[in-house]
Amino acid sequence: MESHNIHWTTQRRVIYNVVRAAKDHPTAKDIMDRLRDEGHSFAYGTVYNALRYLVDAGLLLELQLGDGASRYDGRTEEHLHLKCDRCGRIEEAGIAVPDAWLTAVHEETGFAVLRTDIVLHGLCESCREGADGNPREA
Amino acid sequence: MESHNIHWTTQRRVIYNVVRAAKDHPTAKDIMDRLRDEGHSFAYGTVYNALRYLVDAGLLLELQLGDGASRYDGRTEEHLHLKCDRCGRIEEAGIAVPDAWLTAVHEETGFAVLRTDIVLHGLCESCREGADGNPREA
DNA sequence: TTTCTTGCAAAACATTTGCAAATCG
DNA sequence: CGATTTGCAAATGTTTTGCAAGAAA
Repeated sequence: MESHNIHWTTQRRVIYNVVRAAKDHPTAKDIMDRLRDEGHSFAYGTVYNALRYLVDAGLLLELQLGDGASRYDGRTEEHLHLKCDRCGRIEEAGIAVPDAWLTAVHEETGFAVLRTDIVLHGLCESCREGADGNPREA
Repeated sequence: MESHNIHWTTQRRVIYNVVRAAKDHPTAKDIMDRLRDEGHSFAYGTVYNALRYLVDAGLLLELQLGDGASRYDGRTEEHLHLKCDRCGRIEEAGIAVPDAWLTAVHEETGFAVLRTDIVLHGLCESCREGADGNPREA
């Protein structure tokens, strides 16, 4: 963690708290809406600016889950995202990536892995139960 | 593979070939440029339309590597992307994801994994050799 | 005071859409 | 022929930028 050396401003603190409090993975627009609900009215530019700053500082994660906008995640400990191709819902899983596998990658490619960004696609439990027909075409 | 049932048009075929021939991971704009170099002039809308069709058909992969635009990949067999945080280069690695790990995910979450989308971030071999100072801030 | 950040509006991109004309099966 | 796709241009949605005014160290 590099929580020292962070240049906090009111805006950054509030935005950080909103993302940390979120149970989903809000987009910049979602964050704007939640800020407004809390009585804040920051400029769009400020929100993007703050999000970028917080991501660069390692306090937030930026996710690209395939739907237009970037999404932000307040959980910075290593975790996976499971995206259901049928209902679109994102689950999180705290299952560690096997070290042996990362070591193999390093040995075969010379690439030093510092961070993983993993999205597993498929069917969540409830969609699998209700599934009829070919899930891949959903 | 579902190469049957594909509705081929001239545009789709040419666009598919351009992406398959690419050694990098071109964006829609890169693809437009290469089409122009080959003497074609398809509309932007057509290129996006064709790319979406080919991705949905399972013939191309769409990647979101964190820089604004989607990138397209003609290699559809399961593989990893290694992104160097210093020079930005993307490498591919054909190292399989351990089945045991995917099974563990399934058992712990009930999620049925159909496809993986994995980007490992870190330092490529050449950047690591030339690295001085703290690579994370690069 | 000196530097970095915010607010605002405009600009820059990436992508989608609507509709008439062309193409495919 | 009937269904689908293309081309074009305009619309949409996201993110960045420039610059004057304001806040932080």
